Amino acid sequence: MNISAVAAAAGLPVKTVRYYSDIGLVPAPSRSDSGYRSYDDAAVRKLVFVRRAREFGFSVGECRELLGLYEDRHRSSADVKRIATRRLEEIAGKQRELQSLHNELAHLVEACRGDHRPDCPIIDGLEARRTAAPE
Amino acid sequence: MNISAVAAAAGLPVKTVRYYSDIGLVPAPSRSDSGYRSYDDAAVRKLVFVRRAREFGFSVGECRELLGLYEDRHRSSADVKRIATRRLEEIAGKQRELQSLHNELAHLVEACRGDHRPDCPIIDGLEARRTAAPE
DNA sequence: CATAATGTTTCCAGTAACTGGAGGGTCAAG
DNA sequence: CTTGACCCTCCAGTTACTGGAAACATTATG
Repeated sequence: MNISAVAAAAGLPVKTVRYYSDIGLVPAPSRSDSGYRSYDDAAVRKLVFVRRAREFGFSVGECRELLGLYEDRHRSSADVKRIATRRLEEIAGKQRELQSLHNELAHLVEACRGDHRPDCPIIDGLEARRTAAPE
Repeated sequence: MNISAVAAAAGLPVKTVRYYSDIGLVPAPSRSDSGYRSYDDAAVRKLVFVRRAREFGFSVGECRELLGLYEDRHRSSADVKRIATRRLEEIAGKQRELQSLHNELAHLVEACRGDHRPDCPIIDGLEARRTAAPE
């Protein structure tokens, strides 16, 4: 599987796949006789995982850790669970924030229904709900 | 309202607030006699919005556009609606992807319940569902 | 088989969006 | 009137790519 195929499969630019291999985020792929990188399906799965995690603000370092959960069979499962659980909480937080963002924008769309209003009431909406800190 | 107060209120580092003012993402704040930046509540609301949008991968340029939806009262409401609706679709997509990420990690946590298993079945899970491209 | 287009390589430079630090002015408390 | 926290500007460094040049490999076409 050449780099462009794996990039397409993972939904990443070729450059980025090469970069991830270079920095060792995914294992260095084997090389063809002529030096072409050759990836397997496992690499695709890892790259998809990384793409998603990156899209939600996990740093490359954090992605490395998360991938480590897959890789390191020697690590204690309790460790895995602890790390993954912490990340799950973060994701849940992100889901709530994303929902807020969605609501704000949806409110904007609702309120400005295509007719010509003098101003959009979204700012009031923001003010009312604030950041909605659930504490 | 000094910069550290507004930064705390918006959940952003002071440096970042200054940076956003510098690049004109939020309007340049008024200055005290001694040159201190002085922000108002509207700035806080905008910064909170930007923080959230940035956390979900909207670029600064896109944030600028989204904030423009608030600001530009002269823009036609149809325009506002068109742009916001497109963003809403993106957010919905992000929500689905975030859910996948959550499921993958949750699966990992479920499977490795703290006991000592030889390997984690998460990769199989990933293989089964693939990227679930809805097309 | 020649050649052109496309794909791949390395390397190096540039970008986006911060982030840290130096050097220095300001303000409020003691 | 000094001490410490806060603020300023400016500039350099970082993260995570991203674009481009020069050169080799593979594939499609005449």
